[in-house]
Amino acid sequence: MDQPAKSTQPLRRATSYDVARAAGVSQSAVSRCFAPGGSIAPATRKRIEKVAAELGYRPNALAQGLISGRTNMVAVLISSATNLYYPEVLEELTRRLTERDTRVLLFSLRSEGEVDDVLDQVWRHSVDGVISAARLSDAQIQLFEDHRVPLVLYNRMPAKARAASVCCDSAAGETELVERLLAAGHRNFGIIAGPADSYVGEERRRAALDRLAAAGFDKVPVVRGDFSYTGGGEGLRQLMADQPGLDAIICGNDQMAIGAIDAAREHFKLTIPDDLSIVGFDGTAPASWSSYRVTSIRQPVRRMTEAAVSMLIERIENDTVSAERRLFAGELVAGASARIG
Amino acid sequence: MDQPAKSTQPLRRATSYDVARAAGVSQSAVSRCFAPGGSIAPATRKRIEKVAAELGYRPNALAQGLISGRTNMVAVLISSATNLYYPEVLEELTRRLTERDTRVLLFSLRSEGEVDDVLDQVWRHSVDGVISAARLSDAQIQLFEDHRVPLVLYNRMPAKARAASVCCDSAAGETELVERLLAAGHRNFGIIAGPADSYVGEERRRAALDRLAAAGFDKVPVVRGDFSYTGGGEGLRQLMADQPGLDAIICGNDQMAIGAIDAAREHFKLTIPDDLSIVGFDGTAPASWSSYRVTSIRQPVRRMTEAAVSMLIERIENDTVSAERRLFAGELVAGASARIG
DNA sequence: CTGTTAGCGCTTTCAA
DNA sequence: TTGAAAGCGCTAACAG
Repeated sequence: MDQPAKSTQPLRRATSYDVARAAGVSQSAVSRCFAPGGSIAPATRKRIEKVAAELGYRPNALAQGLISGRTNMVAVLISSATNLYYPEVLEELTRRLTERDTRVLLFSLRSEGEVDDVLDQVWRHSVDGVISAARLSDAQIQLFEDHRVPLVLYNRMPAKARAASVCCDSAAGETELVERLLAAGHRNFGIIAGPADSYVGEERRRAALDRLAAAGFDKVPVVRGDFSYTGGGEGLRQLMADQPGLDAIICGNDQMAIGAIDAAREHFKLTIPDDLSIVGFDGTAPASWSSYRVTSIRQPVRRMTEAAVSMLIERIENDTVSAERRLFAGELVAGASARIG
Repeated sequence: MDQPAKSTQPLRRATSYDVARAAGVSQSAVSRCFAPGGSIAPATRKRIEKVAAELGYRPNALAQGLISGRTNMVAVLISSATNLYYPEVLEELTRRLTERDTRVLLFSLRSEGEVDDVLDQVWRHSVDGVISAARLSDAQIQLFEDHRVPLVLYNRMPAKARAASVCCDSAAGETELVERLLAAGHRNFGIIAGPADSYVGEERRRAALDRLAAAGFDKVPVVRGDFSYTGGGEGLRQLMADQPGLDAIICGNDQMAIGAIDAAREHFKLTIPDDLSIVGFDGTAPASWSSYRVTSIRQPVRRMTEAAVSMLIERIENDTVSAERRLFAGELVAGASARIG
């Protein structure tokens, strides 16, 4: 009563008991009223809903989760790097999950060392499932089975462990890029690969080298970058210093391709693609900007995120679904940063 | 290799009761052992910790939250647009919150209409606080007071309601840009503003127009874009069609500035900044790429996110802290997309 | 269809 | 320092 009559501000959130009392029914009736398939008489429901609205009642998600074992929360694990390159992925994932009445608990990892701490939090919060775009060790993947928490890997593959995953086919995409470069007559290749601890980075590097080796090129210089713009520029300078006369640069992602293009133009006064062809991977938005028009492979982000979410939901609803890998083909974006055949 | 009886895999997570039983103590002793300042004898603690480790026990966050009223979860609200432009902000926020032992419940809003649904979820999950980089109405902000949930607005300002907020000083930054353009002798300005429903967009537009009016320019053409690359290009084409002879374009953000630069070069064959000066705002990474080198105002993202997080934590720990607004000055990035004085 | 009754796993008095 | 006991707000049998 010492409240300056700001209206009946409840000091405490209304509970199902408050609603029950005010509606003259039992607490479990209120519970059923808000439950998906609760059997309740239309008249009773109406009365309860009216009172609930007046009291601003909402079921407490913590209590629901505690008793039912379902929290309607999913953890999304993203490594900082991924986060910066694919904001779109995170956006899509949260949107699709939200559509399915699921909340996102976000974990952004800076280093591999943080994974164990993050998993600790994941278990504690009893999430219904996890989508991981961060690298997990086999032992860590095993923990998910132990804890019986469904897991879907995004653009990651377990080394040995079995786990559901959705990936863009890096190998096929990279192979196609190399073939198109070969068809256009390129003969002096250089590779700016991603960091060694990146799954897709290694996949792409390996695929490029394999296809080049098959074409008789087995001394292709490789440098590594960190998937960043500056990494691409530095990579290019390193390659050009070691091996002048390169005519095609294969980059681990678009960001590095863009850095390489800028360095080629600015530092070496080259014309792209006449003097030098540069290709990337991912099909991110900046890659299509007219200053770059990067020749690349576009990941089907929409379909991939949709697949990841539905695979996860499926596993949450039916915990006996077997491990499955869904591989999506990327789409060649011709662009204008490379001569391709 | 099927696991040869990988040991007693608990069918159920270990609870504090399990630990208590195995350690020969009471359940409340276990609770105290894991509580920050729980009074417990060193020997007892040791024994409990040993057993807990063996059983893989971890306190259940739901139960903790339900009884203690603290969930150690904070909701972060981001509108899709913001999300795409500032992945860095989200990364910084989650990192800093994680450092303070707080989890992030992420909500990505596509439209204003979704806000009420999102807030509903926020209340249900009993988060300790909210950081919002999405626009909230006064009525919505009022709900936070009613629910007694601390709120910090990020680059947003309430119309009338009182609320804590951290912002980059758009007006000051934009004013500085305009002054530098004036000093360099520009006389024919055009503005590509952000969408009308963006707080920072309107702030910047208004500041630019005010400063230009003060300098005697009161017929400055304004078009609107959606903060996107294509929006910038379209905006430029529109402006040039209506008013040929412009010599300076003021864009609502870097992304549109980049789009405008590309359109100016590609479509109008202009040399930037000799034929036309273009300025942006934000200081995002792509703006510094050598193809663009956008003249802009860099937001001090690190300091702003740090401020947002500490303001929120402070309000969570002490619910009587008054509303405070922290305004950060942006830093001019000279770039090379505009002649400035 | 409705109410009664047990808990979910934990924190928090309160005595001992 | 320790344990007993009382809930936090809800779901889920089970009777009626």
